[in-house]
Amino acid sequence: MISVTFPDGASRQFAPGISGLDIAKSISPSLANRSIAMSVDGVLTDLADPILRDAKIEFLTREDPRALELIRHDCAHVLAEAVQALYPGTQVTIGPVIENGFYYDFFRNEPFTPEDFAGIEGKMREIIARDRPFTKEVWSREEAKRIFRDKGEAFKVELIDAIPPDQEIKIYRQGDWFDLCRGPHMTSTGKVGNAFKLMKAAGAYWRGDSRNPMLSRIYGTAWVNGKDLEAYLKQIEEAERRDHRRLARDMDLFHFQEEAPGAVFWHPKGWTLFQTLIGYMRRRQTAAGYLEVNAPQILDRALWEQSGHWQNYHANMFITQTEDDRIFALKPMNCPGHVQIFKHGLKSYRDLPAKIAEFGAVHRYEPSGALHGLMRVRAFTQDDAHVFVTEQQIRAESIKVNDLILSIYEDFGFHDIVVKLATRPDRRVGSEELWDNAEAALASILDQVRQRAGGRVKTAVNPGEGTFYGPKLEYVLRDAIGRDWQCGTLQLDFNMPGRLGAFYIDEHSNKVTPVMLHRAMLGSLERFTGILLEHYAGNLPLWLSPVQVTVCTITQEADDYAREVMAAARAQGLRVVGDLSNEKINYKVREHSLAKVPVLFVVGKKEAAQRTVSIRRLGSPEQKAAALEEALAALVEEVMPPDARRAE
RNA sequence: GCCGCGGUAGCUCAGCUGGUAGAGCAACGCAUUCGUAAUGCGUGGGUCGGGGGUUCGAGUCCCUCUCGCGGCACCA
Repeated sequence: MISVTFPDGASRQFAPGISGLDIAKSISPSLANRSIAMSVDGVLTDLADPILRDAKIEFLTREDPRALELIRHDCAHVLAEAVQALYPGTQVTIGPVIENGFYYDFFRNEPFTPEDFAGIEGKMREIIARDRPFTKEVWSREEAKRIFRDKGEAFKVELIDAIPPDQEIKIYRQGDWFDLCRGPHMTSTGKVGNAFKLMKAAGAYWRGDSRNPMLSRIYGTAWVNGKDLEAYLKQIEEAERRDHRRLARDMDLFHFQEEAPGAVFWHPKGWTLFQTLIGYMRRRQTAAGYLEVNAPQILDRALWEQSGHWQNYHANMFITQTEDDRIFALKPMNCPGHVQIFKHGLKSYRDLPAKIAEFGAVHRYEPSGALHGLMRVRAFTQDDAHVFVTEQQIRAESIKVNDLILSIYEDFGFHDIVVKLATRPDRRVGSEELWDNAEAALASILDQVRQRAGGRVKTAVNPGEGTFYGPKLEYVLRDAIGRDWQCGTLQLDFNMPGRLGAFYIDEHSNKVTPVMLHRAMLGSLERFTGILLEHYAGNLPLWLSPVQVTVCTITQEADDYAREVMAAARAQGLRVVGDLSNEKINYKVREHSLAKVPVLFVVGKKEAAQRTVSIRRLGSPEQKAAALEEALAALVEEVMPPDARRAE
């Protein structure tokens, strides 16, 4: 007999090999009915699986949070069956669960389009209504390959070959249709329910490799009930409302046009925001001991060959050729330039750490399909810096960089941070020993980062994602609607200084190659601007708002006073504009609210007479009257950037 | 770069199976001087993304380039 323990701590004896379903039945028929799968010692399995030894068992109903994954997975299988029923000759490949849903990749000469969705969804509903049980079979490797080969499923045969020899080949049937799958599944197709929707069609490479054939992917979403589905669709709409490209139009911040793909045309308001960001970052890093520089935009090919960028990234660089046939490249990175500045003049160990910073404009010829608003551009500005250190200084300086980055994120309203250690990639320069040392050093720094943050910051490892010259820490922040953005980076580089001939003189008069820390805090300032806009849904904090106050008149009789108010506000350093147009106040309030102006001063005859303003804040219909001087004083206090506020 | 979809007035979009362009908002003009999310009337505005082809005739069909959108791949 085996002993089965239930969540309430009770345990009972059963014959070995009894199925979960039979155990559920022995407890109560309704439990057996409602259960769609079970957890055995914390692992989700089919309800029909036999229990062979002592175990902790928990039955899952459809409403269990853990069931959502099964609903989505089963829904993917239903999708695949529906597609093969409607489009014979289509091959199936894989169909995993992803965040908020699932997808299934098919191989078909003619890819699927959203127009196919209605038909497919209809067929899916039929399959779900049929409510056929999911049943598992274990096949021999040879038999499985033969059957899938006979069905013309070449991709499945490849998948079977990739399954490690010690693992079983599991097949799940749902009626006449079956698929290779590691499971688990719910008890029947009917459990999928009707809260699903096919979302989009897209191409995707077989096994994620661009050398492989392109498959046709269908994305779907599935939920426990219609209410959750509706909520999810609402959430997508909300994300669309926050789209920085849309906000840019509403707020008149920037635009793109065909002649400069992937490069921003900043409008006055957008540029104000951008410069406000730079101003803040400049103050923060100057206070932290960085020295700002500016290195050339265009540098000779030879330098890029020396740095290794030419070999590794030639295809992604903008190259120019001049009349005399010299070949130059627009800088894709700032580090070689900064190394030149470091090398200029003999450096002593007393000069280290040397912190060289630049708001460096870089150009990268990104693949056309990668471009995406401000989030992925070909010309951007990095808040870049290179800290030249001795080996002994690596740790302390890295921690300083870390603390600065985290403090800055806090100021921008990001509190949910993950720091990841990205280790050596396949394509790299430098010896294994250098990499061993560099990774070990960063791993230990990561450890300290976690300890210092006291649970406020999570850490993780990102294998193989380091740069070609060194491992890095990646700073990932989570925005207001739960999306993750990798912004900051701290790269430990034992290679580049040596390659570019940088050295310092140590205390024994020896030439020593320094170690270089590459660091960016916000990363691409263009991209960070986009992230900020979406994080705040355009409602930027006052200190960042390009227009902080708009003065709106009610009648022309208030024009003179409005001009006076504007002048007074401007004199106090506020970013103010006026709307003296011949429009009703309703119209003006609407216009400037849509343009996300945080503060409206409304002035009419009454205000002019009393020297007051009527204040309306973005997002609230409330009106507050205040004396002009008081209103301005309060705003001046409020628009102060976080660092200035701390310094007070 | 790859797969799919798209580009019509400043913006959002309509234009069926080919018969030489339309709405709302915006802009401009006039009237209105108004109290917190769209005042009324009027006027102007488009080589339908570029090029080529089919056709008596192309915004509409075909090819191609380009840009954008959704994914994939890439992201020093």
